[in-house]
Amino acid sequence: MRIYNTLTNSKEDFKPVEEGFVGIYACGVTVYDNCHVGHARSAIVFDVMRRYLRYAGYKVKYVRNFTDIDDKIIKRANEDGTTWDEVARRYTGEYYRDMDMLGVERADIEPRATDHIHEMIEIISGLIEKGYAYNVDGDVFFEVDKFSGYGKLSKRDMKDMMAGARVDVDERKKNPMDFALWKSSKEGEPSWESPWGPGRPGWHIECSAMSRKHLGETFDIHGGGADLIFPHHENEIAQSEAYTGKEFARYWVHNGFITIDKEKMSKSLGNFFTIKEILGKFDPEVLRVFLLSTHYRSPIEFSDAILKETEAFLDRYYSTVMRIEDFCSKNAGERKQTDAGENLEHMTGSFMKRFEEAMNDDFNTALAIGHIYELIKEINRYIDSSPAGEGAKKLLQESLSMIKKAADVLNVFNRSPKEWYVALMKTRQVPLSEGDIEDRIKRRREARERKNWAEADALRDELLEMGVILEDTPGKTVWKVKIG
RNA sequence: GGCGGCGUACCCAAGUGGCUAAGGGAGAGGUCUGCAAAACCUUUAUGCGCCGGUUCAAAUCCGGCCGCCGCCUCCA
Repeated sequence: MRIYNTLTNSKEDFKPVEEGFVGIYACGVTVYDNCHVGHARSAIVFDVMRRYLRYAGYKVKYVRNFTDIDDKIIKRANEDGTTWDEVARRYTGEYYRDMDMLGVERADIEPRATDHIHEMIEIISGLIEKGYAYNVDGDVFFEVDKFSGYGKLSKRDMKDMMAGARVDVDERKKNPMDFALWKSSKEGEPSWESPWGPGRPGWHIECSAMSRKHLGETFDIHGGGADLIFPHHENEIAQSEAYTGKEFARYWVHNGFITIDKEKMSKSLGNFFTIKEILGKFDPEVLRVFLLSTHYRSPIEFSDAILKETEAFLDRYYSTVMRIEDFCSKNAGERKQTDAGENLEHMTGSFMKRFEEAMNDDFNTALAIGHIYELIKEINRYIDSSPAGEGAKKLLQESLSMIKKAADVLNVFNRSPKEWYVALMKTRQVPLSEGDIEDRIKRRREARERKNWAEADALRDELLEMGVILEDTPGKTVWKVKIG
């Protein structure tokens, strides 16, 4: 398995610290507002990595934190006339609601910063003792000049950064790049007792403390969005390695951004869509598949058009499943094999190998999904060639089970066609029940038996008007929700 | 200004030294169908931003140029 490491800017063979075990720490969210689709991407990317590592036979311990104390949370609480912990609680709940919809599994450990104040104080004290940090009037700063590796992750030189450093540099810092480990609290702000007086932790220290506690001083994979490389992850490395004297994380993994008109989606630019907004218009599975259709390190341009395309793909998948089910439910006739069967057999037999090759190469979900498309096409080709008999059924079921096995790792395609269409009726706000549709299909069938094509077509058009498509197959008429 | 990344067909997108450059969407034509829809078939890059170079061999490596983006401040 090869994983791209931001530390070396290259793909490396993956070798965990401990044989057969992988420790992953991914930076989660600051719970001060609803998540946007950029947060969804990060969560889904690491969710899939963790699932695939597990599939590959590793025992995985996945840690993802919540930052539940920070300036933005305090600001939000003041705006809403509530307390910081109420804000954190509310948006942690919203986070779970969104992520559950998107099929993001809970992490094994989901630590909160405020539950680890003691561990943070321990590290900060140690850093002061070792001469890596200094206290000025109750604020404690990390002294970057003391840590020789500073800049190794983000590949920047101290001199270059000096040139870029700006905006209200705290005069008390020895170097403008020094960052806060502990911030003294002003009157009325939330605070915790510490050797340096009441205050709260700086942003970066929580990840050093929580990863150390739950994964040890050296662990395998540390990740997050690419915007965390500097300063957040750079600072984590400095703190942790200065404190322990050991290598912090082995592989640094960063996902790319979501863009709107080529620009990074972000709160400050205001060009973002919340997960909830998108889920009002599309099925959650559409968003998940869309985000996995591009390699995790590349930027993804976000648009309605591309989501519709993804929706059409999912529809194709569920339509194919419906065809397979239909075929298997009635086709027990004379054994008949076709040439297409050989192709399908071959493709099915090699499918998992190709899936694994794709995923082993830095989690190439885009390629993996491409392989799924190909197999779907081959399945349809086979059904079109009119095979028959138990052997044909078995082959189709085997092909479908391969797709499902791969899809399980991505956690997509896990519903029945019917569930998909019922869900789609809801998101598309089709003003009909299943019963209404079945009723019309029955009336249409009667009209067709009388060869009253005008009436049959009128019924079909009426349904189409409301967003439902009818498809006549040799045996029966099936319905789908119109896509596009 | 410093550092990093990207540029593959009408659109999305995989591919980072070697068989005919995956796959999907859209378009065109066809098979099937009462008509449709779906599915399938055919078709759409002698070509991978541009110019040089290395190599028996490059979209893939090196250099230069052009364009776009990101980080350097909170940010997934």
